[in-house]
Amino acid sequence: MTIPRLLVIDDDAEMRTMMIQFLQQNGFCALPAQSEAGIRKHLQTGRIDLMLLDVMLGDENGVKICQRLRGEQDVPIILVSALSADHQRMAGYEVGADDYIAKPFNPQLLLARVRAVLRRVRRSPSLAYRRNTKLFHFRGWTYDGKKDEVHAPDGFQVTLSRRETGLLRVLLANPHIPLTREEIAAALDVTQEQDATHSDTTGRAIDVLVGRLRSKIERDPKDPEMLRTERGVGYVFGVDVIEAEA
Amino acid sequence: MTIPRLLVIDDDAEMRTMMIQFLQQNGFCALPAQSEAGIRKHLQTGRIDLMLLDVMLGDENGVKICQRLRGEQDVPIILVSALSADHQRMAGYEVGADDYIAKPFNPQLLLARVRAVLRRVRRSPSLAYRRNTKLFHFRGWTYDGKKDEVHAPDGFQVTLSRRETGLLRVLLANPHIPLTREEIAAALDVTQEQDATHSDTTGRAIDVLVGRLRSKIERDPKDPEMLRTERGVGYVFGVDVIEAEA
DNA sequence: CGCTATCGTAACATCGTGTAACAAGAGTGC
DNA sequence: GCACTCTTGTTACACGATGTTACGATAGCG
Repeated sequence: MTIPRLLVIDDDAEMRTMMIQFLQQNGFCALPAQSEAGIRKHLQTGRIDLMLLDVMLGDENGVKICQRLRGEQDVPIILVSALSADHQRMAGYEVGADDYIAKPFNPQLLLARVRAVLRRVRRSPSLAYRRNTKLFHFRGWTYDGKKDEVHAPDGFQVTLSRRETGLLRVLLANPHIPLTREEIAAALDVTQEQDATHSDTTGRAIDVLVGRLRSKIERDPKDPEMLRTERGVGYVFGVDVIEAEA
Repeated sequence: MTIPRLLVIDDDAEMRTMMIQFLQQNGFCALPAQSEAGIRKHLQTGRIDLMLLDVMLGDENGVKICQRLRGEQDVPIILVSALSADHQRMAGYEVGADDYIAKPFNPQLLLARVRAVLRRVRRSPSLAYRRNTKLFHFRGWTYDGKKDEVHAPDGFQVTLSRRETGLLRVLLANPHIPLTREEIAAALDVTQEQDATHSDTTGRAIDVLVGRLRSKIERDPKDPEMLRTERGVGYVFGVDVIEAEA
């Protein structure tokens, strides 16, 4: 494999530089970032194999950033933080972090844990390096992220609405992983900023949305092959996704 | 979704039992093992999604075991150990462990880290994780684990509900072994959350469920051949089961 | 033979999901 | 402004899956 490209996000310049130098000395390509905007820029423009994300970033919050990214991407994330209490660690794991390292840390141990995560990631060849790719194939279907169009196996073509596109994106980012309605809603609301009205007593919006997407991409919406229901839990995209360059 | 199957290896029986109970209460299938031989048996005979491997195992050594297994298999391994020095942790990561947790640990944190590793692993379609498409044969009957369909000897075919499927799976896993209602309920409730007050006198859910399954798979539900009642005990699946990969 | 614990199951209650129908914007062309 | 279309959330109803209850049947036992 090529040299792993790591993104180091920390608002403390000294810390950032130290980590980057150390990682580079140990054979990695390490790049700096300071904000969510910077992260997104890197994710869009270049391959990132793993992120080392500080939790306390001035007015931003690493945990929140991690949560938002998880809804869209599958990039491995190791949270780094001076907050080492159990509930703080658990919050990190809950939003999808792959590991959580407390500051101050032994550099050698950081290295070992980075390698452990990369080792695991490298074994999922089709999904490891998802980034700004535009084309997905699954079961003869093709999704063109640029035009938001889905092409059916027989050449028929459907157009998805914005919300349907968002749902499909979330699903593509999490194949085989059951997602609750709350998780789906949270991932979709990333684009629309904060909106804490997640009280889900009457909220059937996700169900309806799923139904609409099914009616467009499933051969038989009554007996869905791809977008399946996990009763009492939520929905799963139970199909292997193969990704290609646009 | 398939329930993750964890293997807990610890030579301290009390610790082992505690971990297994806790994991089971949190929706996992947890199985015990004590030695490398026991581990290999489990890996050969059944699917194991993750191993929690104690480092100090009497005269055996978890790190060594991890190293040997890594050379052969890709099963995710979390090392658990009272040895928490940095060099000991690093030794664990170096032999291919996915994580290293120091004893004593916060059970909730263990849970979070188990989930983090499984999350990462589950995105790899190549792993043994989804080898749940088994075929079973018994007395001319066939059970297709993928479609949840049961084919009768005469070619007739029935579809099982989720709960019925779960019951059949439990039975197929324990042929000729009488199971109490509590055992069946526990095996089925792994997906649901806690609420261990299921052993009520009024709880006839299992009986009804058995009846419904009988009405679907028994030729004469009034005189069941396969799913028999063990009066005062529970139910037995009194038929030889042949298992095959799909 | 009767007693009692246990089991089978029909009938009902409850819950989660699918979806049609409606309503409320948002955008567009005139 | 107005009419039209497209999108999206809400509501209501239907339906299937599953748990609960009640009552009759039955096995085991004295």
